[in-house]
Amino acid sequence: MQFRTRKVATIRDVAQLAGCGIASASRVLNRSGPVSAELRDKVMVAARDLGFEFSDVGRSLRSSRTRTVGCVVPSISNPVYSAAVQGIEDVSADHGLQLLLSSSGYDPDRELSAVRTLIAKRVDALILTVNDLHASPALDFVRSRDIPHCLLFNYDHGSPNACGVDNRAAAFEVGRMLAAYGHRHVGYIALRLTSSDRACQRLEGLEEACRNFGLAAPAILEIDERGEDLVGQLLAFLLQHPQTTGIFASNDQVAIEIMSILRKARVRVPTDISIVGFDGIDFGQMVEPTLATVVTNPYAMGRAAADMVLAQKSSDQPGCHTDVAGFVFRSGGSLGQAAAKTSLLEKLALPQQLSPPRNILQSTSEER
Amino acid sequence: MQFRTRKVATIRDVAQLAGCGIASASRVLNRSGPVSAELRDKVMVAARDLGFEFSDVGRSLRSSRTRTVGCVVPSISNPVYSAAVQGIEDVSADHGLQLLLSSSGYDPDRELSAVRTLIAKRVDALILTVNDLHASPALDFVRSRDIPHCLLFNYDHGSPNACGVDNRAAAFEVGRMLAAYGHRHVGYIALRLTSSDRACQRLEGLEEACRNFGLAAPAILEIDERGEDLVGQLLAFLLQHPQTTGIFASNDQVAIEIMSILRKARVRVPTDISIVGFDGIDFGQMVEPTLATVVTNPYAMGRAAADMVLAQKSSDQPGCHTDVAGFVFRSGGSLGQAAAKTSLLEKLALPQQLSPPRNILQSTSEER
DNA sequence: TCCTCTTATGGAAACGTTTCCATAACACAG
DNA sequence: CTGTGTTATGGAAACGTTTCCATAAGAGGA
Repeated sequence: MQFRTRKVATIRDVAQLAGCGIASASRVLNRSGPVSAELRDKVMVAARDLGFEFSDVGRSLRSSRTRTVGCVVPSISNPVYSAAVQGIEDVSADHGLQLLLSSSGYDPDRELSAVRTLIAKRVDALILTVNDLHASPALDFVRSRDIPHCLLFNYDHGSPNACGVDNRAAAFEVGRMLAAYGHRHVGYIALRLTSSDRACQRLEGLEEACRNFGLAAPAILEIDERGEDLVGQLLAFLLQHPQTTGIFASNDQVAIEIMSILRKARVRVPTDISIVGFDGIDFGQMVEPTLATVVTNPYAMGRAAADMVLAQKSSDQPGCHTDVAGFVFRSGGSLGQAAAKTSLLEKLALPQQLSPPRNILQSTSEER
Repeated sequence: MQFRTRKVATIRDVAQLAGCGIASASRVLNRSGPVSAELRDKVMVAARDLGFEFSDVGRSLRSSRTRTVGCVVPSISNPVYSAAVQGIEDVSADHGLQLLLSSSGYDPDRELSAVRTLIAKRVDALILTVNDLHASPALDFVRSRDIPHCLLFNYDHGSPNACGVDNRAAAFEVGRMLAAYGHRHVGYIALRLTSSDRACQRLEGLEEACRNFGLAAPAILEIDERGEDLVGQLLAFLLQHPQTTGIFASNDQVAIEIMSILRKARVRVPTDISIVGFDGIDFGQMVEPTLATVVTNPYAMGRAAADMVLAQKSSDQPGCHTDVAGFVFRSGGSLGQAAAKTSLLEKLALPQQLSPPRNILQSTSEER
């Protein structure tokens, strides 16, 4: 047995079997236009017997609409993006649209090629998260054609067609809270700091808060995407900046992993050091201590982005709107008063025997 | 300004601008067949000037291949499925295929309608996770047409074209380990026990282990998809089955949430009660105590499923193969010796003041 | 009886490709 | 000079729809 040995039935086959013209068959199957009762029956029977199913590719060619929305995100397995994709899919499905999904792996080249492919597939709308809003060939390409589109997670003041949180404002809030708890020396630990505009904006917000509230400029640790030897990097960083009493992690996964490492190193959170995350994933509420973080709602952002492109599509007008998503700072057990005199140094100076941890950041990369 | 005010250029436009026939333009742009150097240049210039991009819908119509693979999963935001989707996408992208993704929300009707739509879109292959392998209209529909396809996560002995772990065997192993640690009365806590074949199979495996190793039949708690009042349900369950010393949760998220609730109820894990999860998500390693669980590799399973359908596609033969994915039981701090005499009862009988927890299981459902 | 109006039906064009085939130009061997 | 290739090119069909238009049949009014 081979595939496609029996060609799939077309409307022409149905018409032939029913002994009528194609136009009539189409009218019956689409319930458009008048048909006699007997012809209707014959066509229905023929369609059933042949297992006829319309070909959307024929329809799309004719109608020049594919009923498809394209989406490019850096990673599907990252829970923040997958929640957003779920939001996009839910809204799309409600409107009878299918989701054509690509992941770019945080690579601008793959971003561009994904966008080209999606445009070649003639998606009706496009939602994308680019690495850097201000330097994205993919985004330029999209903008050069008049397709309903919307950025997701990429937000910048005054930038149109976007849907995301104000990372600077949110990170500023984090800095403000750290300051309120008496922290004077804070650190910022980020993944992909150089390439991701989100990680950058969060740093900028934190830095501004530090200036505003009289904190020292934050010490910065950019960790490896592969997550290799995060333990070593983290301990070295802390030894190098022993006055640090608070750490802002660029997202909750990093924050939780840091807490896990610190626990094994017998560093107490928040007594010895405070941790604040970003995103507000549910696991943050289930660890001990609970994670202080900025709570965002990626699912809602995905929905909003989908709503936005659908509005553009139906109004035939390129949206110039930016939907800035809300956020809430959620306090938690991981944020406490700054230690008057940090005892980190002594603790860390002791010889540690840490088992090499299985790193959450490897989860995607190690397997591909 | 309106969309589509300037129609997108077709190869006919390119040919016209270059002053040649369509066939020649096609030859140039596809590097197929012979063309003179000068004509090549003219065509290339015309294509660039017009911003020409091939339409895959025209191509698909002509070639009757869409270079697209369809995928239906219960939920995109569930980390297990999103990891698998990432695997599928990675493999597909390597082969120049795009991913058309739908989520069914664990609803057999939506499963079916998603599959119909994907088939109407003429996907070249189909990968799907159905709610119940043995009662799935969607699966029947797929099987009635000769399309390369593969089940993902749905596994049953002797069932063809599938890719998943042997849930019964894995759950049996969990039961074996619980028995080895001296547990005699265990509980099974599951989400969607009645509808999901995975949750059922895991129960069956556990039950068989209980029979085999002389344990009492497991007490069962099916928790609500909405996760409402999990605290109350859990505590009532434990009060009702006070001899229970070990709990097998149908997945790690449930397990971790249970651990979090127990911690707040001052029940010690594993001293008072042991917990075992399923899936092996990374967060299990970051909580305290670490979660004992069955480690699976959904990313690899996604890749395997994609490989399987691609093999069918290229060999033009419907695969009759089942790729049973491996699993590893990973011990962890949450699994310990059964308490000789459980002190659960006294603890739970005390009036508890638990803050109503934010439930991880709500994460998807509350927002849609 | 003839004309008009409605209802039912089918032919054919168009959507954007690819590819088969025919043609034209030209070189070269006989 | 004719016949035989080779190379470059374009016309046109086909893929599966939808829809415009024409036609045919019948009903009803003059």
